[in-house]
Amino acid sequence: MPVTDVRVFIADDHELVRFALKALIDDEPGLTVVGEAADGEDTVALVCEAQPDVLLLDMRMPGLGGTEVCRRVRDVCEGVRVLVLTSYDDEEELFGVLAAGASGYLLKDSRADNVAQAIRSVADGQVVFDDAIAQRVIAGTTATTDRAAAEEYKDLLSEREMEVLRLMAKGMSNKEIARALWIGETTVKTHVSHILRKLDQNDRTQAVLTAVRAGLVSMGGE
Amino acid sequence: MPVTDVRVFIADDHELVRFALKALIDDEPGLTVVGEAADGEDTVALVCEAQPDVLLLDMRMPGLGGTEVCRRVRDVCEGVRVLVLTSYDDEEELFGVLAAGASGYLLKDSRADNVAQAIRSVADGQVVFDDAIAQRVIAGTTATTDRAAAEEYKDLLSEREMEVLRLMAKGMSNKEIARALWIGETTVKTHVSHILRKLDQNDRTQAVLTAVRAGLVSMGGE
DNA sequence: ATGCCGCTCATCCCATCGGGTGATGCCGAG
DNA sequence: CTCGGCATCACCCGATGGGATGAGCGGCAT
Repeated sequence: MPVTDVRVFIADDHELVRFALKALIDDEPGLTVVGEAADGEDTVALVCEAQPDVLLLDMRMPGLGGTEVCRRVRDVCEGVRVLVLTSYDDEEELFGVLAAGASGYLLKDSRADNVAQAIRSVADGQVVFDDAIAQRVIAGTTATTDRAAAEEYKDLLSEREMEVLRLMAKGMSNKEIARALWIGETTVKTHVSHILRKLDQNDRTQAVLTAVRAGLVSMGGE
Repeated sequence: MPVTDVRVFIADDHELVRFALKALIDDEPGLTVVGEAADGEDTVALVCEAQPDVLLLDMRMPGLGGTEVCRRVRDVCEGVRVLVLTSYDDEEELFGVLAAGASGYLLKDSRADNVAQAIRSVADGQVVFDDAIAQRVIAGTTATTDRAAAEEYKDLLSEREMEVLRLMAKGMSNKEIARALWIGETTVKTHVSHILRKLDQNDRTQAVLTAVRAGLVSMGGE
């Protein structure tokens, strides 16, 4: 049990949300609201003075974006841990803000006591995700791949087509693929055409992207 | 606040650790220990009867490995959430057990109240990591992406070029991008040319792939 | 053996792509 | 003020990509 209350700073552009959170948190034993802000600049400016343990941060606010606010806050006040509270989940933003140093990512439709719980965990030096979010993070670590789609496409493409697709995913041109496989460029074009039809895509860029997403091939690093 | 206590099952091969955890948890308001086991087989066998909300699982136990225990428990008892408590952190094991359905991963050198906190969070449907662990998980999510490269490229591309790049990553043609951004196709071509030069790539496919790898953009799913 | 399918290739055609050159207007740094 | 970066566009050009058609060859199945 912490000796002193956990100091919480609220950043949200909606008056109503701030009010609700304030009530919720101040009601909670061991938690105290020590400040609030309604936009990104204010948040960055005020957080340092308030010296909270946890910054409860809305992603969408006028001025700076949530990710940028997170980054700046982490830059200027080492000790502050950022718990993102957002209303919808944008995958890109999720990873962005995590990389920017956030310690948690909750959806606003979380039950109220979840929020209090999460604040405590974050203050304790842990990292908390909403369950739905966590699935994505873990899925992301395990693979960017979509197993279902992979199964679906797996039998669709012939062996040779898969070979060609793999080389396409390395960014090779038809001519290069032809040389690599010791076949004519025309043949490669035929294969590519079939791949495009089978994957229902209009050009090689789209085809490679969907193939990578489906886990058919991996992105060709050097 | 849960109406009934959170039911906790302890799985650890060290008598002393079980004793300490039991004391710690039973002391904690809202948490109750409903069973314990000292090896993997016992854990799998006993957990279902005990019907805990949270299984506190040591990774290293005689018999089954922690990952396997986690997988089996998740297979047979849907409702049980697994909180891994381990003494050393092995990266591979971490991802393995997460993929096996664990809801959290703490190091044993966590402060005592951290554990209680984490149990509550996990019971609340959240996912909790120790801070040190979380760094790795986040690094893992960015595994597809290369932070260093991202930093390197970040300032290289102008705002407009980034917009174009994002649309390229959705598989759009120059013409489509032009319409989307309300600019001429020629302009798009100019931007694309600059992007190719700056990323040192020969065609849009390669450019998109390296951009995705670098984490500059995400793969454009529907 | 007849047909289907995968792999191979050729030829023709046109849209798209990417490069190059040059031009305009804007804006901020030196 | 000038220089350079950015965003916008036009024109020309060669290379590439993708579609369509047709065709020969080798398996494999009914």
